[in-house]
Amino acid sequence: MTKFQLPKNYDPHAAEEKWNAEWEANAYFHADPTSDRPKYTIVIPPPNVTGVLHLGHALNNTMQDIMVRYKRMNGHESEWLPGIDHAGIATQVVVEKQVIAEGGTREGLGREEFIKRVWQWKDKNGDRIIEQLRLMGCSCDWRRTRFTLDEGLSEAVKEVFIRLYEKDLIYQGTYIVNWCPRCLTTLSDDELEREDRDSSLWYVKYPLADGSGHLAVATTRPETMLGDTAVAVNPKDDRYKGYIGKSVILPLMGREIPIIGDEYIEMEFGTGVLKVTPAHDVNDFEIGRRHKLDSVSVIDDRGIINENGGKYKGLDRDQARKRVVADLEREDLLEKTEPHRLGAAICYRCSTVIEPYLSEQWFVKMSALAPPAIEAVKSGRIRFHPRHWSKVYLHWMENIHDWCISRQLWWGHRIPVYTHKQTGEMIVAKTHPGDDYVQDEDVLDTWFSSWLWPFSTFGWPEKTPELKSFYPTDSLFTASEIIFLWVARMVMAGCEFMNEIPFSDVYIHGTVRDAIGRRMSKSLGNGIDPVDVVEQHGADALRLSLVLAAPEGQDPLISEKTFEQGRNFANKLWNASRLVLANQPDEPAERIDLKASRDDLHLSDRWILSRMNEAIRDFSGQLDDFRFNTASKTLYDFIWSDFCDWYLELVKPRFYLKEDTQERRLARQVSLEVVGTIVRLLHPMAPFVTEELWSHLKDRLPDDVQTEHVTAAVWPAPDADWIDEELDASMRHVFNVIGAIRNVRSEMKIPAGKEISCVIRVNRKRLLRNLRAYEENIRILGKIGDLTMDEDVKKPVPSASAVIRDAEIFIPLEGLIDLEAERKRLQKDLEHHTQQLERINRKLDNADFLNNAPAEVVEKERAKRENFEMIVARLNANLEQLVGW
RNA sequence: GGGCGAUUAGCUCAGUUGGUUAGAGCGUUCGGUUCACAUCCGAAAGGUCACUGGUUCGAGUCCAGUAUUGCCCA
Repeated sequence: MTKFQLPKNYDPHAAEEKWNAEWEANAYFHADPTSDRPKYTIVIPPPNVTGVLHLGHALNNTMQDIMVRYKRMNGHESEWLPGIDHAGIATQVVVEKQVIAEGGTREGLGREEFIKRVWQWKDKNGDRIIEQLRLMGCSCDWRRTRFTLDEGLSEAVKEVFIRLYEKDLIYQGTYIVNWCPRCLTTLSDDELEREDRDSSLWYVKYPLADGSGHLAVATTRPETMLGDTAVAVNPKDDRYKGYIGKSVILPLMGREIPIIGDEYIEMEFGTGVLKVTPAHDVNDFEIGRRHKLDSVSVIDDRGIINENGGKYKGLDRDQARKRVVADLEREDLLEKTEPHRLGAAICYRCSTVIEPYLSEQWFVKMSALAPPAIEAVKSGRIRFHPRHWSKVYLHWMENIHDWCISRQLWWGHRIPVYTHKQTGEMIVAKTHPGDDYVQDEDVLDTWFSSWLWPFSTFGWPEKTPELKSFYPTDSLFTASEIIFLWVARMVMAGCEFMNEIPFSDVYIHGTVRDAIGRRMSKSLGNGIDPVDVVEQHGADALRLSLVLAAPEGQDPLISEKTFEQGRNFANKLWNASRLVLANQPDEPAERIDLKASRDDLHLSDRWILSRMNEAIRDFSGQLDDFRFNTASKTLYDFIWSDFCDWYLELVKPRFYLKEDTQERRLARQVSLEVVGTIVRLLHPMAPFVTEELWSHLKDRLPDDVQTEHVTAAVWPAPDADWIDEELDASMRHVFNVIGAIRNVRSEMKIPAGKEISCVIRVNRKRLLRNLRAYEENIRILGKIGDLTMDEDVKKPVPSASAVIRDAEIFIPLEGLIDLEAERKRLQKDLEHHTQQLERINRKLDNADFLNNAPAEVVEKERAKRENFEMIVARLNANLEQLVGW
């Protein structure tokens, strides 16, 4: 035993603080662009500056950190660039609320003053989420942290705007946009939330202009009828196709509007007749364009009916709806009202119902940017993981719409377009051209800066060493929600401005949900704060739990309980390491060359080295394939089952040997080296506990492995020489014998502490040899006093028995045996094996199987049959003997 | 309406080129306090792999359809 002992319990908090500080002091995470090592680069999906860390971030960043740490240990110059985005609307709303709480208004402060306030807010609160990432153990290059409104990134935004404008890929136009009448801005699609609401479907009669009756129109928004400029039917619809070309009188307004035919109309919905309001519905706008209809806006930017709404002017949308419906009813123009559920789009900031609003905005023409981005994925230069997401990406790309990039906000990159006050001449420039010009009031969509993130963060448009070295980046980790908003656009930007794809692998993880599958949200109050988890269980527990719980390609369901698995796993590692360290000599021992001493090694040593090298090989390969969940389970099983449950239990007796024999020295060294490898393998997933353990291990490890910190350690290379599948199979066989003994003990209700005798009849010489080699372990693990093992031994009577492949186990139970229980147990085992045997017989009796199946498969079945036949025969024999007692 | 997924033990999920006695974690039941860990150890129960048909010597795995369910787009 060594003089020092590890603390009884691992203290995550002390370790986390200590190691974060040491990593920082050593600048391990600051990548050197001039290094000649191969590069591995990730740019973080920048979280919102208003955000606080949630489990989605925790999952996302855990995966990135696993990959970055793995690559760093594996010889790569690894750059993980962190940062945040300015989140135009979200941030503006936060600060605006503050201003209002103080009794002021945004307008009262004025643009310049307000923006100052936002910067103050940002300086005070803006790095909160970055600090939280540190708490999680993320190995970001903190010195390169960027913000989308940094000077450099703003320069990039202007550069891009100008380039696109000059290529005629940016234009101004009047279209329907998502408009929040409370925030008074357009919203991008991701800033909308969907909410199912109970509403109605109103059936309104539109009288035909020739007085020959009416057409009934079903609508969910009767108030917009004030702006109708047509009604439309499907030309394939026999009920209505004769009406096309006629006209109706718009109720309440008295305007004559045409009946048009358009294939877009769903014949099954409502009456099959659609009212067309081009100024207040996207689809109607498209129909309007196709048929050259007028657009009549009747609702203004604040959601109030304007002068085009006649007597309804001044009412807000809801009041107008009530009045319109009441008036229709009074004029007997309302045929009926049906209850109807609809998915309303609401503003994610203030929950106001979005108004599709016709206004003049700036757009990016996407048709020219998409083709290279499509090709990049089709050709396989960019790969999605899991793969099927590439279909989603391509589908969107191939049906791409132009991108509305202007926002009626103050916080953001102001559009670099200047209009001459007198002449109206419009120029686009990086700097203000002078007093004769006024700058466009609007700012750009936040995504207009984040789509440049993979290169703007490294200094583009300057030709910096970082840009040269770290672009293109390697992998991108994100959730499926922003494949369109961000991933697709980054690919387009990379192709357009860098002439090179921004990354080669896109990993899409699921969305964290609660235990019953609901999204975690503030309003539901079902969220779990990762910072709480770190405080409760430690950062490693958070990370391990998430990666163990997150299935590949599906949404993880997470509850408080989930985090126990990671905590327990970290604890298991800690204690296994404690055991091994506690059994090292006081001074680091002279290292034995294990390969040269192969013959001195126990089978269990060779077995754990075999399993370890398989684990290294599998785990590394799984990380290379972005299979984090599988990888985490590979290590979990290797550490918990193979190493702790079996190897350490088998090796304990050698730890406790009094003499300093080769046997004991090898036990100490092999277990130590396995722990040294485990700690390195697990480090990317659990950086803190492994760093803590490493500090106790490192001086005892082989010279070529020693480093000050495991963060900078060398990734273990699998050594195929140790991998021995045959040995693995024989060890499993030994484990099966032990398992059978334990089973009998438990089933026969033999008290756990009671020592028993055991007789094992073994059919194969090799198994017998292995069992003899582990006689002592079998004794200990099976609590056996008197143990007899041989090829020809007599069954002691009376005894409980178990039959397994190539061996029969007898446990004499004079006076203790419960005959009925034993009979039932054997009977059950017999039934199971008989069934299997029948199945195999059916196969082997089938001539087609024998003729068509590969010889080795047939051979395997034959061997199985032999085995099962033997087991069945012996179970029968043992059952018969029971009768005699 | 279109697209993309999912459906395997009470729950959450593995099962990667078709041949394993279909696995794990959690939960449940039973038994365990000296010598790493009760955040633990040992044992057990629990599955006609959603359904129907097809391909095949052989299907949880491939194909078609049905049902249920989720997400995205319209």
